Amino acid sequence: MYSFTEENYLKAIYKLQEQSDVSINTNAIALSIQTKAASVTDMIKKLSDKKLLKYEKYKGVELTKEGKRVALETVRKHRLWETFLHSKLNFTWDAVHDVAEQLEHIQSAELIDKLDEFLGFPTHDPHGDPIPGRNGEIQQSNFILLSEFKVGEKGIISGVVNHSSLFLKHLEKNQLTLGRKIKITEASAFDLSMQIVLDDKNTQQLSHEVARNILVKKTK
Amino acid sequence: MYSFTEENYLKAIYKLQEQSDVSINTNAIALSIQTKAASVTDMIKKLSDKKLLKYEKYKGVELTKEGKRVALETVRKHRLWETFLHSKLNFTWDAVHDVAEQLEHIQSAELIDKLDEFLGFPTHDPHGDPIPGRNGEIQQSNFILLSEFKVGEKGIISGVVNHSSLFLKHLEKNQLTLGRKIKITEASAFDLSMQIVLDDKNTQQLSHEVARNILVKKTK
DNA sequence: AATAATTTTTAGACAAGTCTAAATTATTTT
DNA sequence: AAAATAATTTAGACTTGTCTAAAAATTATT
Repeated sequence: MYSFTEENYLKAIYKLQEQSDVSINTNAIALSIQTKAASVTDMIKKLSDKKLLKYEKYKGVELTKEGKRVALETVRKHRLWETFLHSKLNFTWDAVHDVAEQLEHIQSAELIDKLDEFLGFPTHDPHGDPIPGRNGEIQQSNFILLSEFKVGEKGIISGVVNHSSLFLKHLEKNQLTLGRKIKITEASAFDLSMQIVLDDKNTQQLSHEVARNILVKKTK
Repeated sequence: MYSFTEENYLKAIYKLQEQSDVSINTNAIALSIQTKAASVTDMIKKLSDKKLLKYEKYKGVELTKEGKRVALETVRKHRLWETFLHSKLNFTWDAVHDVAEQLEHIQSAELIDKLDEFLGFPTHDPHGDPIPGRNGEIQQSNFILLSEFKVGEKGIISGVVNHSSLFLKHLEKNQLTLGRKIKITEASAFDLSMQIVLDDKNTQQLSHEVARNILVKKTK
């Protein structure tokens, strides 16, 4: 139906739109998919002809309903595949993205539905990002940045903000993985670092840089 | 490393070479991948430049060692994915091929090794075709055409010759699926049809056309 | 409001892969 | 062995997606 490349553009634009709310400009797209502005102009003309987005010269783009649908479907596929790679094939947290980036373009509605069922209809991928449903519904999660937590508060590690391999490897090395219980025992007013306890057992120190990239579901 | 298209050509040539033993000509390749002879000429020039096959104008082609390696790797991927689709996602026998045709081009050695392990290192795909190993070794199977069987002989359905969706659906409808026990109870000298018993329970009549497309492992 | 800086678009070229139609080469028939 | 037929290759064009360099439009600065 839609090409590999078209899907990538739509996904990239969707993600930019999600973050910034204003209409998305050419340079931002070029940056996010590592290509040149001239190439972006060419492609958004094509996507505009196909009614996947609204485009006015020099004014940026906005996805149409159909464009958004395709983007969400691609995100759904990506996150389902990431879940498969992590929970069934034992890929590490940081290794799933690159392979899923390829798998997300396989064309078969049946495949995705069956994969979803096989995985037990997961709601979140291995990074804690929500997996859109068949009709594009996204379950809003009430995760809070760890850096917002006060001393004494507790929760469960549920997602990350930074998705870079470097960060994910760092977390894994320090056992800061999804599902772990976490409690704040100290917080420094000086460098904003915090002392935490994992699963009521291990104490460790986290920099602010780490804490502000971890999402936690608050518990009593 | 190699493109989607290059892999498809190499796989097609490998399969033709497997069947016919002589050097493969342009038209045969064009027919097998549903393209035009002119396109084939262009591509085999390219593959020849890359040392994936030996090509002499008007004389046909032959895979090099590296070309064969790539072909076998692609076949391995295809058959592992078919196995996954059938045994884990419950795809029907005849539906696995088209999706596997896409999945076989995903680039990740780690993925294939982990998939292989996840599936329990299967030796045959859902059609009874052998799955090449990591180094391209193919386990030769001693399957015999059902049409060669004599009255009284027994075996286990282990593969098919015809891979068409139409044939596979026919088999499924008649419970002639992999693993079933089969015994020949009658054979007609007139139309070469046979009467068989499945799993010591159900009797049915098979046309010669069906029997000569089923592979059976003989048992005592 | 004019100039400078930035962003975006256009123009033209390139690579991969495909195609049709015409020209070559090989094979078969007589 | 010549003629007819079939197979293969070449030439040139097209599509998708990309790029660089230059031109045009927009935004920011003074």
